[in-house]
Amino acid sequence: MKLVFMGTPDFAVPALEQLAARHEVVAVFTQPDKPVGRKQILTPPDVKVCAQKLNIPVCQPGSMKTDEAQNQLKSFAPEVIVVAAYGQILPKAVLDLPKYGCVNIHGSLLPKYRGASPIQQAVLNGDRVTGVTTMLMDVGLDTGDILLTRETEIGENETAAELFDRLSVLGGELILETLDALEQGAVTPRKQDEALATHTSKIDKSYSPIDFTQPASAVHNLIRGLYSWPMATAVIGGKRVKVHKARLSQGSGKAGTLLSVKPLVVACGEGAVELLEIQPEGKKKMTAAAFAAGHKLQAGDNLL
RNA sequence: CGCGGGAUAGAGCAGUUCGGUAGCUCGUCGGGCUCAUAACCCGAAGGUCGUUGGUUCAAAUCCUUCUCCCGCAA
Repeated sequence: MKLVFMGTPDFAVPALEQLAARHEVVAVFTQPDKPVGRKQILTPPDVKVCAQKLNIPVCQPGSMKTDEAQNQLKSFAPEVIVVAAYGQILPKAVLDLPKYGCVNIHGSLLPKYRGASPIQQAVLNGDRVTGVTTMLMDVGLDTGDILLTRETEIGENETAAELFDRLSVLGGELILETLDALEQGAVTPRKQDEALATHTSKIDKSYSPIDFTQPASAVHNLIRGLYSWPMATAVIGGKRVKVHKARLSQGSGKAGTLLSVKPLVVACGEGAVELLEIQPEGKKKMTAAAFAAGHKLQAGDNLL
């Protein structure tokens, strides 16, 4: 099919690659380059880099609401527009443009986890199963009719970043199936059950501080769900540290107490977690054992 | 010039204020103890103290040049 692809971060890249191999991707729309990092270097989105490698024309309008952007889109005459984590609300004029409409790839089993952070939320909530959904976009936020879904289990220690990678690949596979089915009229769009709908908002650093009075499972889910951004943080030995990796452990005690230093086990409101890899402010990531070797930590210290 | 932390043994850190023999915890290797061990005891190896130049009898430490790493902010 002749299509236009809209997407921005790495999550959308596998879908673009898959589509380019099987369909005619006439243009890629992505967000404008943004300054990033300490040096504020102007950096192109991952999707742009991929599109250029595939020799596909790239458009980076600041907004799809302008006539200019919409006329440009029209000139590509797409039969369908595939949208994956584009980062912009699409106006009705855009949604109505292609013959087959706009198909979105979403990182959850809709109607659960509509919105900005479906993948992280699934991990934060300790869900055992999630998936990807393709749907026909409408003017609402992830409220369009469902086309196809694919489920996957979430590993006990899987991080949001790992799940991201897996779902982006699944999404790439699912969008191919979806386009085939659309073309053959082999799929019937299903309305979402509003009663089951849940919404997720953007994740930010306010989620980061670990509350050790929570049950160990909640602490563990926070650490997994905020990896690799914005990361769960704690204060150990007077220093603020990011917690990269942890796992559930045995034992119990007053919340926030170090039950042991080797391994580094912290008591939670219920149960305990073992911290495996941490990163002090201004330092590189290190194993908990390495951190403990150079700091005077003692069992019984309290982190609260 | 956005703010800030950092570079010392394989890892993590102290030592820099006030210049004077290179230290700690862990790991590694050897030995011992033990039914046994990631436990314990004894011992050993391992560092041109990030780079350049300077001050000095003497620099990890003071002054100077540069490089690299990271946290925050965006």
